[in-house]
Amino acid sequence: MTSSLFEQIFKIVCCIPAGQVATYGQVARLAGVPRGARTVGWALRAMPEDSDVPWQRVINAQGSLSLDPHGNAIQRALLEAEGVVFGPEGRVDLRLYGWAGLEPAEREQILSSEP
DNA sequence: CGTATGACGAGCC
DNA sequence: AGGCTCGCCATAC
Repeated sequence: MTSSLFEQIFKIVCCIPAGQVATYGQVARLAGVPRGARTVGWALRAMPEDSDVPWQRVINAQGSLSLDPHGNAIQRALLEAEGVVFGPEGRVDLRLYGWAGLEPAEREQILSSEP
């Protein structure tokens, strides 16, 4: 396909439930690249905004948004529309909204669905 | 093929 | 706490 890793990241992100968020590192880990946080950023960056991928649910490990002020505002609006509440510092409490993650079996199924 | 780039992360000062 | 540096991984040139 397009790119194995690209597709995997695509699928992983699509698995994040509305109203919850995951970190770049977490997505990278689920995609099979433990230290590929930056790669996830690259992949999402390459995705068209009108994609079906809920890219707004991917934030950094600090619970804050890493985009430029413009995209940052859009992402925040999208998340708030899903019920995610931002703290006074403009950060999301990962303890409350952080994605619990996929079950090992589910993860394996996704990763193997496209060699 | 070597260098540069980036929506990150963890460590150090 | 805040800011800076280095490491990591996959493309682009």
